[in-house]
Amino acid sequence: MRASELTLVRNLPLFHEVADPHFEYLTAAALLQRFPPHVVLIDEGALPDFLHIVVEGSVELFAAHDGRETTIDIIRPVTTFILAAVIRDEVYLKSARTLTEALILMLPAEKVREVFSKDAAFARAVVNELALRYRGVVRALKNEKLRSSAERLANWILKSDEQQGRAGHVTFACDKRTLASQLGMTPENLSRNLSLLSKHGIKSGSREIVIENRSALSAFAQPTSLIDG
Amino acid sequence: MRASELTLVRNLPLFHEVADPHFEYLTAAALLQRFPPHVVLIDEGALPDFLHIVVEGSVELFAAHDGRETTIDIIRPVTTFILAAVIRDEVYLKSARTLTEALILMLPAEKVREVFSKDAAFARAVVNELALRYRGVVRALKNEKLRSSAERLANWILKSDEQQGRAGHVTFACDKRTLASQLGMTPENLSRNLSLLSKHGIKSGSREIVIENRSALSAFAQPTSLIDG
DNA sequence: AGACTCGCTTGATTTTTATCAAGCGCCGAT
DNA sequence: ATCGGCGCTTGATAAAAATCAAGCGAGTCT
Repeated sequence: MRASELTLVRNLPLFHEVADPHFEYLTAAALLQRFPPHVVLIDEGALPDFLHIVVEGSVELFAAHDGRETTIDIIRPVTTFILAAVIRDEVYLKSARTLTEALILMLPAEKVREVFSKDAAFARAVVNELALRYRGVVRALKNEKLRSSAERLANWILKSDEQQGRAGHVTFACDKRTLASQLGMTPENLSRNLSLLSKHGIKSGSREIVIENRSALSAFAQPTSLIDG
Repeated sequence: MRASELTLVRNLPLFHEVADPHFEYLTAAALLQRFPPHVVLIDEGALPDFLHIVVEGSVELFAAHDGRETTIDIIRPVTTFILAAVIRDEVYLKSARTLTEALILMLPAEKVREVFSKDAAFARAVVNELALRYRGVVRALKNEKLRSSAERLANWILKSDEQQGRAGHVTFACDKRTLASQLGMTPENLSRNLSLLSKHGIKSGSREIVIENRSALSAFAQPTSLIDG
């Protein structure tokens, strides 16, 4: 593994305070692997062998049941995913697959649990990470149950614009099919919702969205830190 | 506070391994309070002052936004709730109110965080608790997004029957309005779904449900440990 | 260049769920 | 026992979202 990637991981809040020997112990047995797009990394129902960390690319967390499928989250660098199953040594509740080509660091689950029980600083960092993720899922649940699909889209546009520097034009990082799934709607309804939102301050092109009237969009979206973070 | 309640709390996985002086420190400043039904204990958006523990009665976690409201979970004794906000010292994302009369133990949030940073055993117990809760919310999200309202009800019946000893008859712990909210449907649809399920092995009375054909109900419900735990 | 592919859009229809509006029945109070 | 009240049920309607079915259009391949 290259030093640059190790540094990236070392700088994650999760590993920043871990004692040097413990960090070396974890990474000595780590695997750094490059995957093509659309490869399944984790199958729900399986027991965790590794703690996964996205170093490059993006990963979709999803779940399937009885023929239906739903996207739960999209993970971008540099982030761990599905920590809870690793810590509790219980089956994964979600599956994971690459969306793009991706570079994934995998730390042996057993060693993560070992360091967790020896290294108090790591244990505290795990708590913070888990608490953060917990809050993320609660937000997702509220977003789903308290908003219509058009409102979810409107808030996604506002949030993406923030992340892209409030420039007033949002570019799609993935195809619309994936975006629709992420927002909990069909591609058809994403299309309809985009044209609906043209009545609320946006203009949507094929590759980007332009925010022409932020306050109108905001009035429709009703963003709140209690859902949108 | 009475010794019997202290013992109950002490026996929670969260507090079982905490060093004696730390446990005493936490509980010395604790408040044990009895609340009438339908009292709001926590307002989403507020900063946490206490870690709450339900000792008796039941508490509903819910969230509201833009005139809509949704039940997120029902908490029964003996359990802590909304630990993540306390640990991170960030605003609550959910509100809480008593459903029945309830006895609530409240530990000062500041002291919880203090013991958390001093007591490694407590930190590890917090991780386990948070990981468990995290998985609970993921299950709730999957239940919501991968199932119809009738399927949620069918699985609720099966699960309640398990918890009541597989006797084949489930009694309602709360009124149907509350149950409907918990299952993410209107009271009208709960009623319709109950009559729908009479085609799938149940007989529903006003105070209880009888499972007449468990395998038929199960075939309709498609229960799975990846959602139902 | 022309035709093809594939992703996106648009329209029509169905399913699911919520909302509105009566009606029914159990239970307590008088 | 009878009268009200209230929670539950039932029916009719409406809204939201999924599904089915074409059509369009920006790229690519030959």
